[in-house]
Amino acid sequence: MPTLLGYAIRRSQIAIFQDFMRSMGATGIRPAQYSILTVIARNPGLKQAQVSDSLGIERARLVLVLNELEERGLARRVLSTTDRRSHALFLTPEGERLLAELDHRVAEHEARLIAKLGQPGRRQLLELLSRLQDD
Amino acid sequence: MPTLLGYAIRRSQIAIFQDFMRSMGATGIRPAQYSILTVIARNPGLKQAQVSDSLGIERARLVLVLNELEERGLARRVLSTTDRRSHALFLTPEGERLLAELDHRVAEHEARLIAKLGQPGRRQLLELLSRLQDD
DNA sequence: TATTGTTATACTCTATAACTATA
DNA sequence: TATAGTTATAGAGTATAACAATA
Repeated sequence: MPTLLGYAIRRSQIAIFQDFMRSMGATGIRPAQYSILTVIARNPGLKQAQVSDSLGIERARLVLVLNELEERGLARRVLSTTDRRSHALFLTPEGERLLAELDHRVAEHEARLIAKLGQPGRRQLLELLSRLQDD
Repeated sequence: MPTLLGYAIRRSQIAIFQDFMRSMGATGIRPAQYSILTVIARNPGLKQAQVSDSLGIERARLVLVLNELEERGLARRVLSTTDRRSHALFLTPEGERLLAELDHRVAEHEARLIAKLGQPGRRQLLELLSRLQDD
């Protein structure tokens, strides 16, 4: 294949995804689940629509992932008192505990990637990727 | 979200994919289909297993995509004379014609990305991405 | 025995549309 | 009317397993 940027990025993403899943081990937590847990932990009480917007996940899709997270006892929906259409989202104590462990696993995963790039390479890569998303 | 490499790459890939699909316009050709057409055009007579390997597409998945490409009259399977288990793959004249148009559209797509990075930035990005796939 | 292509199944993710209950 | 969450559906991609034909 020619050196198309889209192709190179897709192949890299597959490699990173596979390392991520190995890092998560028996937890079986996928990238989308991890990002949702992280956003809720940093912004307790967030509404589903806000999580959808900030992560670029369709709100219909978010419903299903939140169902899984609730069934696993990691997050919970609380009816908002101010706007009864919406749900405020929180982690359970078990969710907080698991997220701390996931953060540790993700840090190791990220360290493996940084070992391949070097710290300057990592910064450069993030800078170049951010340019692709401009305008 | 923190500046995780996997997250940044995923977001960039989504942006690139959307520009790619806009570039393909009414042809509706997806990245996987384009990559398959390209590989066949450059290596006429290739077997399905070789296409699977070189593009990292599951052979069961390739069967379905090739069915689509054959139904659209873009590619054809020819029974191999040397190994009757396998199919030799070729583009039809219509496939060759469409691919030439797709190459033009993809070149414009790529030029838009390069405009955001600069040529040195593009080379740097490809180099950094290739490091992520090592070992 | 192993490989090529095929069929089938299950799951994840994206994209839409339509519905309900609230505002 | 518009918005928040939900349900449902269809398509794309990934991952497996099993099968027939052939090597």
